[in-house]
Amino acid sequence: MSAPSPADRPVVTRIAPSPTGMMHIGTARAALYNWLYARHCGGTFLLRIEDTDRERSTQPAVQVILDGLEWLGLHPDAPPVFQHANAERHREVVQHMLEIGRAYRCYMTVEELEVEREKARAEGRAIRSPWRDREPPAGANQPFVVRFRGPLEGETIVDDLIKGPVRFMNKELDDLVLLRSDGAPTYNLAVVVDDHDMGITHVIRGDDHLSNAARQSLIFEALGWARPAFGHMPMIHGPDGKKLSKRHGAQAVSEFADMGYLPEAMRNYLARLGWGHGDDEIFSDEQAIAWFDVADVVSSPARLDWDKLGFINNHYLRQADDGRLFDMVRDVHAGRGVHLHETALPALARAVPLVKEGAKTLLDLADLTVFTLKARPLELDARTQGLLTEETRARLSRLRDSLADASDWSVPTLNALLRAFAEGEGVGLGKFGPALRGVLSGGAPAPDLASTLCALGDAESLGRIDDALSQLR
RNA sequence: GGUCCCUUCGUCUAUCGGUUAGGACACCAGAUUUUCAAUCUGGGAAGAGGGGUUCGACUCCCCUAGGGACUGCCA
Repeated sequence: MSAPSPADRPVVTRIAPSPTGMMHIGTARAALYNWLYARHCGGTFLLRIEDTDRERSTQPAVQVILDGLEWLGLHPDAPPVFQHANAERHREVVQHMLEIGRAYRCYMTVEELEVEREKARAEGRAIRSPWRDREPPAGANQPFVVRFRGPLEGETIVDDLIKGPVRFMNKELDDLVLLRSDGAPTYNLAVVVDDHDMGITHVIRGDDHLSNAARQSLIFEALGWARPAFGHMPMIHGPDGKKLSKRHGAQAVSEFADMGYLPEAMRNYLARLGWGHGDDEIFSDEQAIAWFDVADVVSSPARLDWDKLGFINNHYLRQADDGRLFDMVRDVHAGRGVHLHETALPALARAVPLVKEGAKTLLDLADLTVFTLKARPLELDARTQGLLTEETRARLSRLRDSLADASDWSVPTLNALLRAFAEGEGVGLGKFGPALRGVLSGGAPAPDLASTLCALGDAESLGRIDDALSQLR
């Protein structure tokens, strides 16, 4: 390895997702780690869309990735590179490899390949094409693929930043296809050429690519190009330790967004999942950037823990700007088909900061604020109806009068008023609190009484009490 | 089948040859209490198994077991 080391150049990282129609949470974590590392080193973070498989790559599928990164707040430092656009360059490189003898045309038919594959597997060796050492068929223009002429001896060591040195026997690595029979470049070739052309210094990706790193290393060497540094991070598993899939609740970035998780919470959680800085659990982007190093990434797979994600999300929900939260919760309600009365919106806005401590997601936040959006007269649930005895109704009526006289409609004042009222009645809050709660919320979840009253506002609160008292008369 | 990766409380992790193996989430108990939460206090909980190396191993080596990835004219 005489080529100059990429380690001497400014850091350039990238993520290279293929547009499949969804952005896997593992891709999101790879993006985060690449982003963190680039930022940490003062380097550049790039995005390359691996769309060499023309059948699967569609514009909407590309958009999903762009949207996912946008939502996560991980912005590439340059417009995305579309791999397919480099196809001509890829073919040129293959042509060059053909000329220097590091590639050859293989005329095996799919059937022959099938047979050879079976044989190789049975013998426990890598697949080889007979065309590796054979002259092309005379004057024929049969279809062919171009294969890499890999070394039969020696070993390839991938000095992985995360896994440490990993050695592969070259004879175990097969002669992979570089160019398909239709002339289209394949993934392993395109990756090498593009990573080289883009000046990528650090390839940080899922460890499902670890063995590809060996194959790609061979191509880098054949071309006389310096290899980037590799860091293969373990994959994210479901809570049961199996590969994360739909049945675990979610696997796409968009699903986490729909479930009401905040992007900053996802960043914190994903960073902590498989990487750590001492005992720090909650940290800002700035801290993560300052502390992050690929070499510190844990080498064993991690399981997604919904409870911890919820805990982290709750933390960021508490910190989030209430105006921003209001907008997002309003959208959740709208998405659920809840009618948003103009007049109820201020109540919703007031309720958000009062209940967000108890919410793990925006969906929870919506559940906890739906009481503000109910239209008068509220339909009372059975439990509340049962609580409204003669005695309690009389008491609520007296409470209503004293509420109407409240000096101001704030949580502290209302709290004091409620306590004073209870004392004046010679009973505990438990004697009428649940009933009042039911009357105000209609049985929906609501925060403590003073907060509920405050959120609803004086007119709405008194109105709901009046409704209930007259309704049951 | 072959090659490669992984293995500390239920979960995420700290430890980088010498610690009562620490923290967080979750869990349990108690406090609080106007629902659900939140909050406060306390508690239980771990080095997969077996061999080595060493004065001394969770830390280093080997074997076994279990989990995972790759083995495509997919990426």
